Amino acid sequence: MSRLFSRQCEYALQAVLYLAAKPKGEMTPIKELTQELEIPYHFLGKILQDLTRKRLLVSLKGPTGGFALAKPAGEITLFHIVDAVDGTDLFNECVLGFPECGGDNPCPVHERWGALRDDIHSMLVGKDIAQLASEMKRPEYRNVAFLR
Amino acid sequence: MSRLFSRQCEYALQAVLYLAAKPKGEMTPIKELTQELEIPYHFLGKILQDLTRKRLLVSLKGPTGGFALAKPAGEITLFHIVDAVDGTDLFNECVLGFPECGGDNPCPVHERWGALRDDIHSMLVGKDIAQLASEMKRPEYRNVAFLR
DNA sequence: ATATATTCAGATAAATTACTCTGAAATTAG
DNA sequence: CTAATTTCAGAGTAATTTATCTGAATATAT
Repeated sequence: MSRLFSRQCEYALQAVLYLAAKPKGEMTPIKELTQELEIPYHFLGKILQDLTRKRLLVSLKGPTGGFALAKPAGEITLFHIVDAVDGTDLFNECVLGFPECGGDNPCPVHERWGALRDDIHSMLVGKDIAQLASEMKRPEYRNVAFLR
Repeated sequence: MSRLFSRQCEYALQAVLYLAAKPKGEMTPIKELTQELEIPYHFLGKILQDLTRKRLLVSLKGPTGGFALAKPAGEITLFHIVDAVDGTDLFNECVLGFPECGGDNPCPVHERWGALRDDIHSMLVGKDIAQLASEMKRPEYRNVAFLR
């Protein structure tokens, strides 16, 4: 099955967007995230722990504990998350899997994919997650599950 | 790990392009394909059997046997192969994995990804594999493994 | 006919990804 | 201080994807 990002990465992106929509500094427990986003509890736990180890999130134990962004949402892009979880193979490897594909030895879609790959990259870095989250708060986005 | 196509799909695309570069009607055995493309023998066997069952290829047993395209290369696109192997989830599902994402309930990159997804589709249907294969035969592509 | 070369079918194994369980450690509220 | 709530760590399970093995069936050439 084709998918751009691993499931783990999708969950990470969703969770980080959720955190970005929260008032700055507020801690959000896993339980809230998994309920609103319908992500398996312990699986999300592992993912957030990983992001914390990589300094993208901060965590606090105990009641009132939870997770929060380690930096202002204005300084984080989706690409930071993708990079941390899935890595950047998508942006380096031949889309058809030809090991020898490269600038002087292109596969038949090398040029075309190069442009597209750059566009995907732009999509991931073009707006920070503060912008993305605030767009989700505008009226036409109000139906999104976790903003209800 | 992020990737556009499954490994199986990449192998299928490579093999079909290889067959498209061959004189029309000629049968190519698995052995030749796996040697030139460096794909595991039995794995490729399964993949080609599958494509044969789906009528994209024809096969013949015995010496002089092998596989060939079931239709003229001018009538086959990369998308036919992707569709057969990986399906079209990539073109239907939310790229961030939000189950509720849709036209009236968009995720923050819904529009952007929609355009990109269409571009990827265009890349896969824009040229048939006869064109793609013939481009690979031009001088600047001569280093590609299976054209040596 | 026989030997050879190939695909085909089904089982199996290995690797990766997705997900769960359990209990310890830390923090807070009362 | 104690109970409750949370993250953290490590092991374990399940599912999917990738890859291998074995032998039967089929076609060809001699």
